[in-house]
Amino acid sequence: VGREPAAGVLEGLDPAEARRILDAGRPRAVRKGATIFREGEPARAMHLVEAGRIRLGQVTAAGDEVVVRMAGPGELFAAVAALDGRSYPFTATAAEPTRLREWDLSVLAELLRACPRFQANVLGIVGIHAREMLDRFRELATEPAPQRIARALLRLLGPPGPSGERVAEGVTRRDLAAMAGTTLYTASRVMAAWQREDLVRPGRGRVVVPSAARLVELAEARA
Amino acid sequence: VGREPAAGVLEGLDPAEARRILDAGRPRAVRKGATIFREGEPARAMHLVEAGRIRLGQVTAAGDEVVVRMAGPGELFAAVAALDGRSYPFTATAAEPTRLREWDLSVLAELLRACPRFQANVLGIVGIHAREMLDRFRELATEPAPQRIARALLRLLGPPGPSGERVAEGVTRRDLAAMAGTTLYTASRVMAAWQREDLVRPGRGRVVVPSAARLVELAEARA
DNA sequence: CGTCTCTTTGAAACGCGTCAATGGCTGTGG
DNA sequence: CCACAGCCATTGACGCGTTTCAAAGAGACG
Repeated sequence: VGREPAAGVLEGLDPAEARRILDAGRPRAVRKGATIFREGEPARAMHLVEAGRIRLGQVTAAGDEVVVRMAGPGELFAAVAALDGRSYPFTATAAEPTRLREWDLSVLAELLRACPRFQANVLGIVGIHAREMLDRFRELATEPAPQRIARALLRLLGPPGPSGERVAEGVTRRDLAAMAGTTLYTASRVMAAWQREDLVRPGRGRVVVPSAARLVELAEARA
Repeated sequence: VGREPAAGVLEGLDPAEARRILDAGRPRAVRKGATIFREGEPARAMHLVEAGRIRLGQVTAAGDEVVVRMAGPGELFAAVAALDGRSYPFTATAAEPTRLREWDLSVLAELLRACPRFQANVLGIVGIHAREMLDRFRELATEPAPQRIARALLRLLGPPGPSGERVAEGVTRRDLAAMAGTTLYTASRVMAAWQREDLVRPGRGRVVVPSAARLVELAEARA
């Protein structure tokens, strides 16, 4: 199953209409660590990341954290909550300084109705996210921890730099663990082992991957 | 998070319109074990269970099975695939003789456009399913196997009978394991242990639960 | 320069998966 | 009608992957 480059919400719209839709949304800037909304709150809006990174997570009654997804530039979040008007299913916090654009429920409903292509785009993105959750569910149920950590890391990597290396910036061992459904300790050990094999160059709050290809092999091994 | 009684797709529609929508769908009967569609196939339709039970599952490259959801009477499946027109994200097979109603993509698009309430209902159901996957993801990442098996069992139980007992019919240990993300063996052992505590009365392909309350306690314990 | 977060590493315990073998129930066909 | 095949279930033994607990080091930030 190939990963698609998160098709933009404005894909295929003519520039004027795209402009109109963007302008209907409210811009918002948040500091690192700021909370956009909390799990259980009634949905107010659909949110788009313009720059920065948002961490979508749940906290269990026992205090364990689970990261549902990290949303980067161009990515939508809480689209389902906005579409069905119920409550937010996770808590959103800024992993770094972030610019957002937010469409309030009533405004959104109007835009979706007026612009079929926009509606199709939003539904397409909802579909991508639903499929991704299904994949991660299966991975969590069937794959060992190191493999899941490889997948989590791949999902967090930025674009390749000049030397072909890719970096996951602002990602702690705790973050990796919370995405992979394991513990901080296991994540640390796995990174240490990979470092010895020269698969990664881990640092404090960052991971440098010289060649993602070997990581992909690891993630997709069907041992 | 309370579980809602899977709001029907036709909820809130006046009878005439409900009739019209139903008639636009194609009825279909399948034998036990029959495959409705396979993971990866291009989506053809949105499907509704009228009677019977459909098993929505994925199979890993290594051959392990994961059950994404069991869809019972009144429940919709593959709604997301039908909305975004891409491929089915799981394989659907009949767990028992089943009657379905299916709306082809083009027909569905027309109905959704013509009837806002119907569209809202479908989106609401998509939302419920998305939230449920999120919940199960968190449970899988943080809870021990017996607790997940308790949750799986609760999700599979039928309505309470005259004596207040509830039964999961046509559910094997393998099914329970595939829903809980564990193995057939662990499921068997857990059932045996619960039987000793008189929590369940397991049988071949069925599980009788005298009092679901104690199971709920087990499922929600935050120890 | 102290505090806080992030990280590493060891040692021990344990849950659960894995393997193997056995027995029972069901439906089918000779 | 009985025997066989096939699926479902049970149970023990074993081992390994991971979590858990504890302690200490290192980089970042005010």
